[in-house]
Amino acid sequence: MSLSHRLPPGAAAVDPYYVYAPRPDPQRQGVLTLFVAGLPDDVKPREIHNLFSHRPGFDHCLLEYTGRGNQAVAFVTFFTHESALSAMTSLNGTVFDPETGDRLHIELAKSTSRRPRGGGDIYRVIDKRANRTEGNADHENIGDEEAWGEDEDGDSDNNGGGSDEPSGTENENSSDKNEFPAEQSDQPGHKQQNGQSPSNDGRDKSSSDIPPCSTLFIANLGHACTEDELKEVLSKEPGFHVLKMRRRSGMHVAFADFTDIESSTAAMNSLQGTVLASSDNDGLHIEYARSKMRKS
DNA sequence: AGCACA
Repeated sequence: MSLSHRLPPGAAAVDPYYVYAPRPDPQRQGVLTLFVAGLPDDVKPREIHNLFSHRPGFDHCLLEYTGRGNQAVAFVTFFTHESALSAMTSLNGTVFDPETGDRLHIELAKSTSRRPRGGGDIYRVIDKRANRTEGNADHENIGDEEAWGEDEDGDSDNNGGGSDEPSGTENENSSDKNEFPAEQSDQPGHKQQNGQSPSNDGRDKSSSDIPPCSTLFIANLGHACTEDELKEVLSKEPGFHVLKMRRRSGMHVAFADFTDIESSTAAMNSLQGTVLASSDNDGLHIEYARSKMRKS
């Protein structure tokens, strides 16, 4: 059907990593926009449009070249929450560029994108790159951060201001293809440790080239991971003090502070790779933080 | 791979 589903020989046809838990994130219910990461830096707006526009319930999309990490993200908006979820579950994990094998990471966005005013431009683009080598830089400043309505307040009247919202096309088949996975164990006791004994007090260079630090950087958290869930696991580690979670380019990361480098090192060694109940991917990825957490 | 808080 779609060329985006064609996988190179030898690649797994179905990637279980991207089967999302059926339990919906209550904070994101009603959001009509998908957040799409894992795009190559030379992605074109047309490619995003081609991939999503024939999905049932598609409304509009926005491509942003972030100034960071040479990567692009997209915000794709649907007419209904259900059609957004349906597109997410069927396209998540798609190999976008067979040459690199990189897969799309799709999740619900923080909030619904604002509908483009006027509806003139088909392809909305924000380009924050310093060196714009691409030819489509002519779309540049079309509203900066406002373009997808990210409010720190998380107010519910984000899109309430748009009185010109056309609602005529709203009920084109939104739930004709509910292909959600049936069940998945999400009991809180489901986490699995990797069996390291805490007697490993010595410094370890398992954290690449970042110098040891009493604060740990924790990544690869599932989209549904909560601060409480992570805190419960960390609390069992000697010397644990404070946890702070943040969201960066759509992914959760966390910082955990310990009394000293010895305890942070031991905690990193024992928790590395831990699979939480909320994981939608491999286990935790833990490194020393680049700087120590500020003393409260 | 993604590293904030002041």
